[in-house]
Amino acid sequence: MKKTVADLIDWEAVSLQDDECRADRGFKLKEKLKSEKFDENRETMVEIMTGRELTVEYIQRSGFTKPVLVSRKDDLGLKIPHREFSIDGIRSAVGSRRMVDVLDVRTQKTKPMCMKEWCKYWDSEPREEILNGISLEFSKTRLDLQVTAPRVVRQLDWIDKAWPRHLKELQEDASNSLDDMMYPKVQKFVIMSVANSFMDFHLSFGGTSVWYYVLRGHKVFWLAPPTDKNLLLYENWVKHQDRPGFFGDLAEGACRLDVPAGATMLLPAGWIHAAFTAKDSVVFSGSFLHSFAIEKQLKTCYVEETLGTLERFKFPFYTEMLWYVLDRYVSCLTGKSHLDLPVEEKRRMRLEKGENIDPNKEFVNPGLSEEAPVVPCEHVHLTQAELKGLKFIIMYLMTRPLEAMEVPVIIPDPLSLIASVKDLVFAHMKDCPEKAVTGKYILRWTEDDDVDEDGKSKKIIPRPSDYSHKLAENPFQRKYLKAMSAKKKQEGQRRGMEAPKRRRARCATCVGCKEIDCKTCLACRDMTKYGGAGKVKQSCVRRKCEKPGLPVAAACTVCGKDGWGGSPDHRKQPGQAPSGLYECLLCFDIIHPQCRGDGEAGEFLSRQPNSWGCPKCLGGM
DNA sequence: GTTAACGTCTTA
DNA sequence: TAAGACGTTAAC
Repeated sequence: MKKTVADLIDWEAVSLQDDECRADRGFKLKEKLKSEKFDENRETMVEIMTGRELTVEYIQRSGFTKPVLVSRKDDLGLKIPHREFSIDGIRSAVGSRRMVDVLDVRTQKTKPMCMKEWCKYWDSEPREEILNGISLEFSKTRLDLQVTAPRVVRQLDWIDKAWPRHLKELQEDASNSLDDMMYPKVQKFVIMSVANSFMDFHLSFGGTSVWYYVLRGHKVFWLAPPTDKNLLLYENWVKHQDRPGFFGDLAEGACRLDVPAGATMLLPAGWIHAAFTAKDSVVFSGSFLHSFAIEKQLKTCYVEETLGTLERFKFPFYTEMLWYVLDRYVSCLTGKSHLDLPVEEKRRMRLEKGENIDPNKEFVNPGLSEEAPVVPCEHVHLTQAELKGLKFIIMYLMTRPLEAMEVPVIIPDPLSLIASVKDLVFAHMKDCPEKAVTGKYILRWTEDDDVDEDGKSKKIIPRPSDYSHKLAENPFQRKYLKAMSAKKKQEGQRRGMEAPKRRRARCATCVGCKEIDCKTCLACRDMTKYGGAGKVKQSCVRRKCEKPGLPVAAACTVCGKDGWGGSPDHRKQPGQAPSGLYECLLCFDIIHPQCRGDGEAGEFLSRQPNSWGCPKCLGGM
């Protein structure tokens, strides 16, 4: 007996939505969910694969032009929190004040909402409107370490393979404010969608490829390939929203794809897609740019340009990224980098004009000594996609007005970089496509570029010089310099992770907790029950708790169970046995020490109960 | 729902 | 740098 999505979908609710949106949409969702037309192309359009098969080699050979569905997460190299991970768990990890972009399903317009409001909406019954939490990027929050992209994504992602590592390292801010962003912060999203959410056809910004892992719920996608014809049709469809219709009916080769819980979909660059949520869903996803889809990536950018897409909906620092990619290709294939410190800083450091300092290398290997050179001794073959892509990048950059070139401040001589890329393209003109399939990505920092340790690079920040003076007119460059000097000031302390650590609660057993109010101290006198104004909001000086513990409802971020191995939401009588949960005082992760049983021992702190330095944070100390 | 008060940000 | 203000969380 085959179980289908049809069993999951609340058809009545869909019909209701169809009635409500009749005028705005010009199509019936119910019909599009059932239409067999979208089943026809699926087999030729979508690759069904296992995690093991999804390798760099596969990408090099195929170019990753078709969506990939992996139904089990085995061998994908994904790291994901436990299944019961709740919306409230997400809220507590990113902070209640964190903003989420929310899509109103009826109007297809987004509005910002804080996590507190969002949780309230999620738990409301019945839900007044259908909202879709589509955009919460959580890098640098407490959720960060619990999620990694599929291995192959981490092996290809330009953000990790081309963006200067020292800049990414400077990122502290967990919000997605462009003012504080030091790298394109788009790698880790959580998408929270209530049942019957629908997101109409759209392109992923910058033509990024996207991975989606469905933790809970069930998603239905409609996918249209990025042929020139479809992109043009899409442009026109967006421009004429007054004459609506289902884009899937206009596009050539559109198909529908179910992505059930536990499955992962990888969507290639430029695919125009829409999504329906069959039941309340939590999805982890991430956007990435890579070298085998440069053409589609840039074509998507042209579409964005034509449509006048707002800056905040675009891939951040897209053009800067292209410069870095060019430098990485030259650097990885010839050993010569065009990155250098800004002229002003070199002067301050009293360095000779000819001396080249790549701040990116300095970061990993201070003192100007060479990082093990990655220059290959034999001729390395490029894939046709890469070769064509490099040419596309040059064209893209050179055809743009001077003020929109966005050359990074650490590339002082962009024209010489362009010349090097042209040489490189020339030298690889006759490369053999078969020999280019090596399973090894050309962009790498070291010979054995380790991708399995997420974000665990050597943390050496280059000597921060004082950049206080006027400098670069370009906002990106100003920001870079500002952050460099800011980093110097804050030296060491200050939490990287934005989310507040879990607030502690009275133990109810210590001498302080058993004491009664003195009624004479400042805090007591201010209490409303003793006739005060109630502004101090502190406990009586005699009642200070000696051993404040984790709240009884705290849960392990690994297994989801509470301090006694039970379900965290269940009422329990406090305080017979001590909680088995420990909060790391460095990363504020709360776990059962045995849940991270990877051999290494943490350091328990007797001073405060349920506290330790976890092995992850203390590793190598 | 109410009450207590934690912890952080603001102010002098 | 300490005192004050107060939003928010935990417990009931």
